[in-house]
Amino acid sequence: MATMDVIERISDTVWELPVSYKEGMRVPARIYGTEKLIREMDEAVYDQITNVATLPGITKYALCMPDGHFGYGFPIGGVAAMDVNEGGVISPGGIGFDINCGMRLVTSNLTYGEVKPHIRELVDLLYRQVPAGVGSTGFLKMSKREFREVVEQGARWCVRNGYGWKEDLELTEESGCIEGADAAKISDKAVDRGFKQIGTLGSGNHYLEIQVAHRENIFDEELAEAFGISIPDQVVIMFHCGSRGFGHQVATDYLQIFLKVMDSKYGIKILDRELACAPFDSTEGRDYFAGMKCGINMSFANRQVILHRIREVFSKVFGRSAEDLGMHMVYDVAHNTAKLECHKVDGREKQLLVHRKGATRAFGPGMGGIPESYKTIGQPVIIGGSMETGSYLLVGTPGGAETFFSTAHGSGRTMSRTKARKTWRGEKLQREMEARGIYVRSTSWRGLAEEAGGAYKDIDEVIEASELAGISKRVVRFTPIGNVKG
DNA sequence: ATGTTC
Repeated sequence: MATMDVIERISDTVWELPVSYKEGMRVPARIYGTEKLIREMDEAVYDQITNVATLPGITKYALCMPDGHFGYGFPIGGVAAMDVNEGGVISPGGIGFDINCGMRLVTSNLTYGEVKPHIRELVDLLYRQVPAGVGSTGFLKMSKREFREVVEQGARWCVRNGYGWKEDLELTEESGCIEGADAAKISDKAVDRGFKQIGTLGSGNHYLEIQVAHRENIFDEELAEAFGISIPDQVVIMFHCGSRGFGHQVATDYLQIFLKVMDSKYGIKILDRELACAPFDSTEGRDYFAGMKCGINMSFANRQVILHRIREVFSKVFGRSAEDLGMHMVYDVAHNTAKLECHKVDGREKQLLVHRKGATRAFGPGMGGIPESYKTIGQPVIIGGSMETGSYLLVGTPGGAETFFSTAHGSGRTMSRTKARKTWRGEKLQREMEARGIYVRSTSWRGLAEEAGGAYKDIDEVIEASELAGISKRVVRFTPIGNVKG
């Protein structure tokens, strides 16, 4: 493979493609991963991440996390920080169509032994109460005008309306409401698609999972306890979803606008039209930033209402209140965003627009913007594996400075959905998983087959690469026992 | 990811 001949090994887990690799690169591209992950990575990822390295304002490196795979414009797993005072751009392809697709992790004080006899009942009821699948709608009835308030207020709106606890907000990135969301910057079409979608899971790789923290999978007892994982074989709930059709429409709207003005108005030439962008400091760029933040808030609200439903389901099945069941949030992380952050580059503080597309923010100890209770230990990082293997809770580290404090977000696909459909059958997979102790319900057999564990990279290898590279540190590995699949 | 090809 041609790229392997020119890629430079910086360390066991950091690999670099120099600016000489491709004409127009402003910075080198750095890919994180063990040698195995790097060798297995789709060649298209190298092409995409070096395209990203040509974008105006890109600072230090175009980065790809160990779970990187082919995506729209940017690879999924891509991180790019644009200097907004040096003509840096904002690009929807660097954020993803599913704006603020993310993960939420919730504890319980139940053990595996207590939950096991109820797992079918729990999953079946969750399947009913948290609608999944393409085009699904939620139980909340609101007007389009009210929905515009929701996308400006995020999870705060939910808690104020009885869908959650006050503490949930403190334990959500951006406290569940990113500042600067402006509903005047989103289209009626986006509102039409989104206003019935709060409290719904979606499809694809979105899921809601019941998991167990087995004693042997706790890597740091002190940190685990600080995050609320302290009972042997403790049961937790992890879920993954985003801004549904709403975020998709916001991204689509602005991609069209950017394609029109990018070259004609701003003279920006790009190698791939999927990298459509606009200067951050422009009318179009700022409008998208404010509209995209509505997508971020819609997603926080979505996960907040889903958490409310999960608490109701557990409460009904176990006949105790959610408070009594210890159903506290560990944290909520965003996977698909661009955020204005200050980072030190070559000894100087710079204001950067950090695009993270299929990458998790991983702030280290002492940094601003993380919950008070975690201030001295660092930000929790929630990484979902495939439904068959396992997931992780990690913590941000000082070494994250190398990646603008970003790390992996999941397993990362190795096989296309089409090929996965031909390799597995959903019905058979469900039976096999049940025999292995994972009860799964899905809205579609086809969708289930697409998400087979074998279609993904080895999550343990991805996590090991992230830890060896020093950009995050393992705390707990979780094993799935029940799953609602979108 | 997505009213899975406006």
